[in-house]
Amino acid sequence: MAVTMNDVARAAGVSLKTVSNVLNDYEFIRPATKQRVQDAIAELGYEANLTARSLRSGKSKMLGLVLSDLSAPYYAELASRLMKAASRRGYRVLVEQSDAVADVELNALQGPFRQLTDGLLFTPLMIDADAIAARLGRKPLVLLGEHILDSRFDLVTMKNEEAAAALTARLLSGGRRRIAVIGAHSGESAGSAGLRLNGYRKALDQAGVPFDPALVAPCQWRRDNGAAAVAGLLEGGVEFDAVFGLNDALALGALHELLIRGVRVPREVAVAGFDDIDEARFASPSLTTVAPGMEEIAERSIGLLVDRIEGRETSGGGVQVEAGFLLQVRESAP
Amino acid sequence: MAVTMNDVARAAGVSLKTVSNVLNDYEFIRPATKQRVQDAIAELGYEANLTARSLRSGKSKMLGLVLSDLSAPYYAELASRLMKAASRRGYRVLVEQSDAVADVELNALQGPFRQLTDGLLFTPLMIDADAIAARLGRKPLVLLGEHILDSRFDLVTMKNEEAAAALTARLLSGGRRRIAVIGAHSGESAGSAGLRLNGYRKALDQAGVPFDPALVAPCQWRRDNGAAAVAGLLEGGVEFDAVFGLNDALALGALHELLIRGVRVPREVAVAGFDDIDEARFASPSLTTVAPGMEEIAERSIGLLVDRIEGRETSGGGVQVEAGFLLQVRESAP
DNA sequence: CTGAAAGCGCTTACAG
DNA sequence: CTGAAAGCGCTTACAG
Repeated sequence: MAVTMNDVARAAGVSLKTVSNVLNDYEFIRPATKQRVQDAIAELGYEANLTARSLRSGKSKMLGLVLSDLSAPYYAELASRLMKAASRRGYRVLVEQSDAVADVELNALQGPFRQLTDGLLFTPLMIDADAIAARLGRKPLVLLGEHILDSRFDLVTMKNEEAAAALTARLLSGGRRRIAVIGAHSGESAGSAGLRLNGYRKALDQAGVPFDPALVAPCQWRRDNGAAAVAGLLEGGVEFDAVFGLNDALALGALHELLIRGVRVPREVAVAGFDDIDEARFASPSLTTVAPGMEEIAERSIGLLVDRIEGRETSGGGVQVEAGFLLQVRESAP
Repeated sequence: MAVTMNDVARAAGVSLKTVSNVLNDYEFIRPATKQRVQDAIAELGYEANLTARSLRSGKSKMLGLVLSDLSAPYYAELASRLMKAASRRGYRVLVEQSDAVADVELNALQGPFRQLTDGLLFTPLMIDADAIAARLGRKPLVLLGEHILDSRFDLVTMKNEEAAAALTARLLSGGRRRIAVIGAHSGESAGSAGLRLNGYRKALDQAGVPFDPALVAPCQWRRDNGAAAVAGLLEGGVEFDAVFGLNDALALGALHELLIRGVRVPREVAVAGFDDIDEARFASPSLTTVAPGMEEIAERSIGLLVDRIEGRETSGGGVQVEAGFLLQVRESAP
């Protein structure tokens, strides 16, 4: 049905191998031969069968990306950039949504998803380092955005703790003393939530402000969780003069709930988030947040993964990359 | 290296074909044989090589999704739902971002991307029906979200025109007479922008309100475009008492710009959008918009595409599905 | 109900 | 610089 390499070889009067050589940019081909093959390819409209190539070569030119939910704005923006960075290097990205379910994360590490891809970009939420190590296999794996302190793994992350501390310090220096934190994850074995909470506590310590567990609201990381958390604090009679949402979606949900209830932001309560998603700039009031170097994260993680796959990065232990961050001070916490 | 079907066959003392039969749920296998094969599979930890299966069967169990930009919130939410709907049916989704570039759209229809997938979900932005028809091929194609009036294609869309008219009518009945429209696309050959603009004009006609081209701002569909469009109108001295963003991102950008400039919403200017992305609910003021039945669109489009692939849908012409819509009236345009 | 053989379309040693 | 052959791991007719 479709045109095959055999058809091209016949049309060009050469063998299969020669066609293959031309397709794979083998150096030593006589120019005239190469031209004949290229003409035949153009004339017949030949396109390489990628599945056959994969089967034989063992490389699919696809990368796997495991994250909890593509509709979360941070992941949507990150995935978009990762796909572009991969595309520049000749790779496609296949996305798997884990919904923060441990079994899905485990299966992504060793099941068909792994098999289809040459390497994995993985955001572990529910499983720990040992679970990952037990399923490493021989294909490259780069951990993303989380901070598993384990030199066995390649890791591209952000300065979760320092950035959260810097943001908290900023709130403190603005005179806030009772800073509610929403989005803590007590059940999470490896994640940004814990690190960001650490940063918050360190900044409090530094300023000599006592830590009050009543100000910590555990919840998931969506807008509605943020709104509900703030509602819970207000209805529980907890007093606070600032809210630190551990990501922007939470902070934006919190902001919404505060405004609905007539709480003035930032006059009565300041609000800050983490991620600097595009939405943060356009909120009203615009959201103070941490810009975690998303482009750098995308570029470095794809670069590292592809370098591993193609053998340019061969260090034995894990390569650890930490992207820089920037405080984006806006209206919600000036 | 990896365990193959041959290893399983040997371990179970049967032929390759028998293992294949078990894997593919062939009915007529002696229970004892089946059990022996399953035991061998479990013992050896065998996993089918999907690439080999694809090469031989011609099916990859992957669907292609072509859209302009995964970081746009509407597409992010839609893609997430599409992937879940596909997953329920045993398919994965491979995403291609076109960035609204015609060449990318054309290549997605016939290049390697098409080859890797069993069927395509396609949002044409820059190319027209004839360009698509010329590249149809034999694999199923379902057009998504756009309204190419051509009975050759399967199409899952929304009531763009009616919904835009209903929203405009609502603004008119609230006493608004100078409704700015932002996000018109004059260069787009097939798209929602034109239909939504039509709906707007029909509602104006219906109400006997004259159409003023000065109120129409052409721009792309991101938040920053919405903000810039409103800034342009205000600085151009165009008077208006409402803004209809042709999607939510635009409307939210416009809302932001209005508030920055001290324009009261909705008192002085009402704002409405289209899409009902999650963000719309949490904006301040919350955004009045059209909910275009996203879950229905995701479910029906994946269902139709998979039915075509698996031969359950065999109608010659295109199947046309139009999802229902709902007006979400919120604070920005009560 | 099960087996032996062919073949999907490539790449990869191996020769020459 | 190029060719002939083998084989990646499956599924698919074809027999029996």
